[in-house]
Amino acid sequence: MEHTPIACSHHDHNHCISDALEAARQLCVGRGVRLTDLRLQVLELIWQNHKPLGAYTLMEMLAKANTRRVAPPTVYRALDFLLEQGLIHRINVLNAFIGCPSPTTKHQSHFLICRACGIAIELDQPQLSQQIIGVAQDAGFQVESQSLEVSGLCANCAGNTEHDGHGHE
Amino acid sequence: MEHTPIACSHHDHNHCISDALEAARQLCVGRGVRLTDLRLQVLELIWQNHKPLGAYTLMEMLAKANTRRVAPPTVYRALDFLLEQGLIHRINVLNAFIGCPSPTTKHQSHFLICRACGIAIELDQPQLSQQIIGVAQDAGFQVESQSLEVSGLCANCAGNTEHDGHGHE
DNA sequence: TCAGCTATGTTACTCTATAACCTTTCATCT
DNA sequence: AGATGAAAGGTTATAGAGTAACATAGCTGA
Repeated sequence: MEHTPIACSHHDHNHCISDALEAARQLCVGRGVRLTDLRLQVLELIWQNHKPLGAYTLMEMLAKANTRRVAPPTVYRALDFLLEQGLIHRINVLNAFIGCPSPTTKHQSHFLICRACGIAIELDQPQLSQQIIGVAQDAGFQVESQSLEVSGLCANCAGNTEHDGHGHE
Repeated sequence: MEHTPIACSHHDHNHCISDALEAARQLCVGRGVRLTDLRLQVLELIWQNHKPLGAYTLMEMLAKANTRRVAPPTVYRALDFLLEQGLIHRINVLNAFIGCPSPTTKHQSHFLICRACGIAIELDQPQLSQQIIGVAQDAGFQVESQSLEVSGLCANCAGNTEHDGHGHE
């Protein structure tokens, strides 16, 4: 059964942003960690779209957004915090960062990455995580984290817009 | 059924090296591409052990090995060639490169990476590749390449040396 | 021998990330 | 309120990874 992901379809992205920021606020309050102005702003910028952003791109955006000129360590510290809290994921193949739509549920980093439009679609496939853990166990390997990065063409860019009638509008 | 991988067990690593180099020679002859001295030497250095090596580490090793002092582009071109031919894989999470034990069969890049001893174990799980392709297809995504990098502790480092009696000597 | 292609050498630079140290901010205790 | 200690952010410099652009060398085939 095919199902075009939200990131690939037309959608009210303001909802994505506000939901993510609200979830982040609640998560941080619940854990007793501080979602400072800077961290919130970085998270907001990352959520501007569904494309992973590099740290230096974020620095430029911060500079443009509010004459707040920050140096690399500042951005990286904010990113480290967001990574630790599971609010963003790192896309290794792109040296870039993307918002996590479900930061409260512990899960692995599994992504589909479109080489044409640049979007990254997070997968939610616990049974895939389990299968990977199983394969690792067969080798006596104790899994701590998984990074699956699948490159190719998303539904829109591959021209597969007819899949469920909502693909490309 | 558990099975400690070769890379984790004591083994005659000279065999790994000579097998890999011989396979590379044959593969290049068969394809009509040139396995030059430099490319061969880089491949040999990469095969010194089962740990991924960074490009700059390779540069140092080249300098030590034969007073052949090479600049970054030289190493990266050799690495690009070896990647194109499938003789090595890139480990994104480490910005490093590792030899491929089965360059003749087309396959995806699936690795277990030990954070303690640094070895990377290549998985050979076609059904896992297939499952990933299936998950992607459900999202209308057309897969071109996969990168699975599982971090954790290998059989030796986790202390699981009793798995099949050959784990740690 | 010449032309053309492939591989390598060289210089300079971009992009990504961190070390080390200093200052500010904030929460808490008295 | 004021002191205090920890956490966050600012600043400078540098390390690490990768590439652009151009020059040279070496093979290959007419």
